[in-house]
Amino acid sequence: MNLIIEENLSGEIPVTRVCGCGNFSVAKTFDCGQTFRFSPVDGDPSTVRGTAFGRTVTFRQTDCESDSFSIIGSDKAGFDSLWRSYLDLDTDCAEADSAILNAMPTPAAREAMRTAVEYGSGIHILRQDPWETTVSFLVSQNNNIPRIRAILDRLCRTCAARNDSPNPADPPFPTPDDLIRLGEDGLFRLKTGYRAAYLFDAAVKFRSGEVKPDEIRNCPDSARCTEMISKIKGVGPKVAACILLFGFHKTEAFPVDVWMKRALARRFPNGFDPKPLGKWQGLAQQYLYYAERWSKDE
DNA sequence: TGCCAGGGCGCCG
DNA sequence: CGGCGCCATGGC
Repeated sequence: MNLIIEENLSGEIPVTRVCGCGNFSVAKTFDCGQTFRFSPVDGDPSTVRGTAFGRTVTFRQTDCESDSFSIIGSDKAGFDSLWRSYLDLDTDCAEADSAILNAMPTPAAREAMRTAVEYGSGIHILRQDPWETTVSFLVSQNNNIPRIRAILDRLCRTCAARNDSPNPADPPFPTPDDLIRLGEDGLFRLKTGYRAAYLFDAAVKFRSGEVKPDEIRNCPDSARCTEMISKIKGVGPKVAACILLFGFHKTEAFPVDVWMKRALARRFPNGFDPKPLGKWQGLAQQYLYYAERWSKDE
């Protein structure tokens, strides 16, 4: 993607403006349930603030913007070294959308997919941290999004306070060692419920090397990737798919939760096989999920 | 009050 | 292998 980057360092906080980003949508990307650590500012879903990889920024897209947005709290170097990759700005939405539609086996299936593509286009699959993603989607199981956010926020704040973190208002995501120090009982007291044991097991296995993120990242076989991440207690097929998609950018993953079951049953009464979508399975899944959750019509 | 939420485990047939 | 109850919690 040929991006034009303008850096403004005149104010107290650095601002980087990104132009030529296709139809990347801040609102859709941060409201499609792939990350729980960014929140709208002043109730505006197109302006979100949060922390990733220990850096806190605000992504802002105004009403009259479609091909551009601003990053408040990052200079150009920060954009080059992190946010360009994090936001996956080098994937072309238009190319993805036509590939998804062309992969549909029948005209009826293509039409059923088209409205979801039109509704969700602009979503990017974020390149999140594998450990943070693992914790997030362990917490997500049999849970709803507001409560997932609340639990993760408590977890971050509690660990930051324990570590005497320099900026407790924007706490970083805790490490495996942080969770081990909390202990299973400490995790339970943060209202994680029966997932406390899962979170503790994940921390132990990331810490010990029984689960190796680099090995998963470098493994091209999605079945083997699923096998490796599923060593963690509480990681079943759905959570594994989310971790692979959002934490390792394995875009051939296709998570199916209760919303997706509804979406697939409604749009594809004759069944749906995601495999022909190849590397676009993950994005197509996000389109279907987002449309099912938020689209008022259809 | 019961049902639902980006499910998985253990057990049972 | 498939089905089913259970697992904490909070909003509705």
